[in-house]
Amino acid sequence: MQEEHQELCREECFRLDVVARVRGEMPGEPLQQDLAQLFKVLGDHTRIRILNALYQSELCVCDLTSILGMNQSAVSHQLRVLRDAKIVKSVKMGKKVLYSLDDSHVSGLIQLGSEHVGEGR
Amino acid sequence: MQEEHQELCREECFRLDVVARVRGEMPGEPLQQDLAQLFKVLGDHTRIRILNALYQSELCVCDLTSILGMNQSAVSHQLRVLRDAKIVKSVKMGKKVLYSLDDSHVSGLIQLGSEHVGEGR
DNA sequence: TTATTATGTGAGCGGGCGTTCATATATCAG
DNA sequence: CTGATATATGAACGCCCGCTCACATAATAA
Repeated sequence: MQEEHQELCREECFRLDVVARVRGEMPGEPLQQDLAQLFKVLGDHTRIRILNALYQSELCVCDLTSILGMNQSAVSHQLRVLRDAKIVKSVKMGKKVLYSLDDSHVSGLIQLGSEHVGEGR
Repeated sequence: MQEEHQELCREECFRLDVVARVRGEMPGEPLQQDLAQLFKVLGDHTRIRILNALYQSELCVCDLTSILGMNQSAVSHQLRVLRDAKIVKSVKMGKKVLYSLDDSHVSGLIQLGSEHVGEGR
């Protein structure tokens, strides 16, 4: 893409054929961008606590505010981020809005990630 | 914890018993901190590209520099972040250092995450 | 209607992080 | 030894983002 490739390997890297093959088999840029964005949204302490709470039960904003012990505005802001990323979904129930995990992939990611960090102890 | 709970639900939230149960069944703070940290490390475009490359094959820094088309210092910095987070591991081979995914959890997370973002299209 | 409760949102501040640049370390060749 | 190659790292700049504050919107009650 760019022309400043002086920094690149002096053409005698490890294995040029492997590099070419890997380049060809990499996912497309939009997918990688979306994947990074997904993990970025998951990569916040407050949002992880929200997801772990919703992992147990469907909850309204008020409940979450109480469980997390932080102000409601901050919770709403993070819920918006999670909703935009299709990680949680919401249903209106009168004055309340009930939140829950969007699909099984989300709980799967939390499960798998928890296993990984749980092993390092 | 704090005393400024004026912002909290006026004790007539959705279901106080549910809130109490969820509170009790939430993972401990250190685990949630580590989980958020894991996803935060995964949540960067450059690092996702590195992991997708290593998903295909064990590679040295030089190869990665070539595949990503960016300068070697940036790649090394990100590899350090990934190594510290136990997401990749490295082996010295003479002048080169070969990097690969640390364990099956990592590839599982990439797989599951890719499925999730792939569905939204 | 007005008052109260539940949630959403825009602005702005402050801290964290990814990149670049320069340099350091390490390994091999000669 | 000297020189070249491969990788690591510290400093600094700039940008992104999570929180707080203030206010807006929505829905129910009286």
